[in-house]
Amino acid sequence: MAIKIFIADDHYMVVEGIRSMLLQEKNIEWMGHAMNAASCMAFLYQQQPDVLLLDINMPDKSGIDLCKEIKEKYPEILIIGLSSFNQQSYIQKMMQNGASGYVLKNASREEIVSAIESVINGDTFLSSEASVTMRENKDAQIPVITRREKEVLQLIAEGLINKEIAEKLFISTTTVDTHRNSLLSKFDVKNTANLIKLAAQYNLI
Amino acid sequence: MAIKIFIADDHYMVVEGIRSMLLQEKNIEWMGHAMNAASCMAFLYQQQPDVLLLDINMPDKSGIDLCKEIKEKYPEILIIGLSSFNQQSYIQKMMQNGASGYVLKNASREEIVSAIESVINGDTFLSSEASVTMRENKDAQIPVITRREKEVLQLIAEGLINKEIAEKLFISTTTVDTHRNSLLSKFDVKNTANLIKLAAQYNLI
DNA sequence: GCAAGCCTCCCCTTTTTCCATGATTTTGAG
DNA sequence: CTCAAAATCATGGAAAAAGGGGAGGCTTGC
Repeated sequence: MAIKIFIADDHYMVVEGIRSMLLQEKNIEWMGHAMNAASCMAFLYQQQPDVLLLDINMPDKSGIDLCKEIKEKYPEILIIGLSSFNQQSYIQKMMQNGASGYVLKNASREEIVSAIESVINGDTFLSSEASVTMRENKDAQIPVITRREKEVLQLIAEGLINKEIAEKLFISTTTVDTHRNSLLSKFDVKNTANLIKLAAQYNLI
Repeated sequence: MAIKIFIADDHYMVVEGIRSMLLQEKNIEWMGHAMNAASCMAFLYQQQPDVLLLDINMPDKSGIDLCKEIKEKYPEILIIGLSSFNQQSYIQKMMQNGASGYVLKNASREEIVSAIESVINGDTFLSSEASVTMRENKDAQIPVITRREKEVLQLIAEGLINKEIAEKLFISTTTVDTHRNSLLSKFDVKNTANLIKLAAQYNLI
């Protein structure tokens, strides 16, 4: 029985590229594609593929969040993350949210096919480059920050000073200071500049 | 006579997607593709396409720099920028370096064909979304910063304080302070946090 | 119940940044 | 060469952040 594939990616040429690459594979059935999160969900409501190739960057929603939602509603669908970025934070989050694989958009035909076959067999597939990234950065985890810390972080990035943040969040400046210190500590950095740089890299702001 | 097309993009599925989309166009001749800047230049040394689709992000060199080089050596080649990002800074730099068009990777088949036809006719083609971005942000230019300011900016982002930066660059701390102030002023921000956030958005760090 | 984690608040000292102003030397493009 | 921009250095004061404490109330899960 053919493996049913669906793809969600807002880049039409990527969709077309993968379709073209998989066309010659006999045991793969192309179900179609969606260009945004909403229409992807709408499709899944009607029918479910075996494997879903899911882009990290969608216009209406991040693929990372979407991955989580889909896995909650349709746990049997195997998801392979798809992105241009060999960025450890994305890969990590994607896997945490239930993805079975991750391939970069510079993948070859063979790599895509392998990825699909691997996840179907219950294995996890990571693009060779992606897995190298994972190994390299395995001790550079994204810090776990709390809701409040994230709010403070974002306001710091906006250029607000402690007093302004305090007024905006209806808390004391000393509290803001506490959150700030714990952010510095969790990110293991010495000052705000370094904090914001890392936060930007992790796509937290 | 058919229009000769060559594409430089490290994402194989994008190459394959475009190839598949252009296959049915009779007046387009597919010359092939390169996956990095070096092999692209090597190909151009042998033969020249009429239109070159050039990715912004290449493993060995930025498409923006490559665009400039190619236009200097082969001014007759028409270049169309290609990227996933609808980011005004990229588009602007690409056009400044001699590109004739810019399309996003979510472009449809029709859009690609239009882009190619437009630049062949001597016109400039911008993806509708890209041109909207250009108009929206025309007054939100990326600040022009000097070599030294950029160095200081990057060291600030690393978390270094003025004294450390001064030692690293063999200048006085007051000089670092001056550069720092001019950065704040050029970016029109109030503090370092905001500066670093913008710098990250503009891909300066 | 109770521990753990989160959010809240306060104090103190030191360090660093922010801002204004002015001036000299170096560099680079025309 | 020449002029403008860039890079260099300085003074000094106000504001903000960093770093170190300590502490109470609040959910949440075991």
